[in-house]
Amino acid sequence: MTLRAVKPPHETRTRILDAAEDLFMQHGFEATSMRMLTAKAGVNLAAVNYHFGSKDALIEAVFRRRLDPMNAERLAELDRLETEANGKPLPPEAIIRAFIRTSLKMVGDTRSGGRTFVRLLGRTYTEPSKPIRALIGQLYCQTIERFKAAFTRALPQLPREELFWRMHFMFGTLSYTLAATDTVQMIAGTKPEDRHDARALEERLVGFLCAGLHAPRAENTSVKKAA
Amino acid sequence: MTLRAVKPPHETRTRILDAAEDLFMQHGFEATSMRMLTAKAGVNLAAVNYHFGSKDALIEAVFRRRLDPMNAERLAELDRLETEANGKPLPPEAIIRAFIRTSLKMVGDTRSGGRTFVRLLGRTYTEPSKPIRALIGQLYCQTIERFKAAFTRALPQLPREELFWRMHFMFGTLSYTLAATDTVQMIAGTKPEDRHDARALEERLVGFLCAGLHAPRAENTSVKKAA
DNA sequence: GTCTATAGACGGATAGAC
DNA sequence: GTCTATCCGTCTATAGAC
Repeated sequence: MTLRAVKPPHETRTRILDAAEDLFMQHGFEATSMRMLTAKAGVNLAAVNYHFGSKDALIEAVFRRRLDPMNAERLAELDRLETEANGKPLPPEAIIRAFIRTSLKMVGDTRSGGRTFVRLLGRTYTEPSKPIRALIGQLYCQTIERFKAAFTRALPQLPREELFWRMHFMFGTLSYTLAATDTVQMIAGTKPEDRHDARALEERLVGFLCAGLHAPRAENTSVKKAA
Repeated sequence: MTLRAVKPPHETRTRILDAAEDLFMQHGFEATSMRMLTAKAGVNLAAVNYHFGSKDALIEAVFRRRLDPMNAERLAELDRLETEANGKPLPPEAIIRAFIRTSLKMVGDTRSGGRTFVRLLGRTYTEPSKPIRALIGQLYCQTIERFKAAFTRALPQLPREELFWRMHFMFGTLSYTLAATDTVQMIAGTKPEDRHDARALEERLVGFLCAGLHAPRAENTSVKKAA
């Protein structure tokens, strides 16, 4: 599949990255062998090691190719909003949208594999492999810090600890929504085209996340009775 | 580790299940070999095949051992609440608590491995392997249907489609919260003991989820301008 | 029920011709 | 930069002694 009649020269790296993205998403990292991968890409078995050095290095390249631009876009959007706001804190909803829109735009991108990647990404947040989680953490930490700062200024009355938990919940909702495939159908029996409608999904998500972020605080968070 | 001086007879199965739970959580299914597993359990390499038949059958046994009682407890709690309510719809918050409390109780159970299992479970919702996702879906579908029905009666004014999406978001938040380990620290820098405090976590989660479930509906969910 | 030994397939990586 | 051939390790599963 996705085999071309004549392989475009100098695009071997790209072909490998595309095949890897797809197979990693379908089967996971461990279960995807170099033989599967190079066969799908239509390149030689030795090509991965020649171009990337190792399977692990290939995994890193797969994530960097998409994540670096995605995070750059998110940060640029946040900068733009803050410049516009002229020093005033941003509305939380705008911050949420700045973060999730980049992911959701890719959900609709079935052509160049963005949709595939974003599903892969969603599930990789909870990868068992420590090095892979570490890689993801490293690729994200700058962006997370900027959004943490933006939320902190937007919601100064919310205790920082509670805010961080709510950010955690929001990432969870997003990543699960991106990753889940069967479960959506299991719960919702939703028409497939609905899942691909980035615009509708954004409104559903923003509604849910904004409400969660603004949830009233319980008086006694940790203890219900007793001192 | 977890080696006993004298192996209790007839507990080989249990020892294997415990070791499997732990290693599957740490490394994933593919990356956990029978050799690792039997070494950790302190049993012979051939014991897994003798007692369970195959690695896949062992995976299924690991989930069944915990999930079947967990779901039974959830359904019993829902039954209890509905009997008490005497035909009236339940408050959504009570339904949410009935579902998540079973998971959260196990977060605090570091002794008998409940905490380990629940982390494994959280990440397995987005497993790449199709058979494993299918297994999880099968083990859950009854319970999901019952909770769907309870929510539908509790929120008759909410369009079913929107309700299903919000249930999906809620499962995502829960499963991610159970699964995530590093990310929590990355975002929150939270003290570890906080994560283990099931009571505090329940209040945080319930606040977030209830608010999300009750989010106001946007007038135009799918289209913002134009017809 | 438990063990050793091994079959038989497949994994990532590389050497060296072209 | 691409290919074939191959090394060598690990995998699951099983046969057969105890």
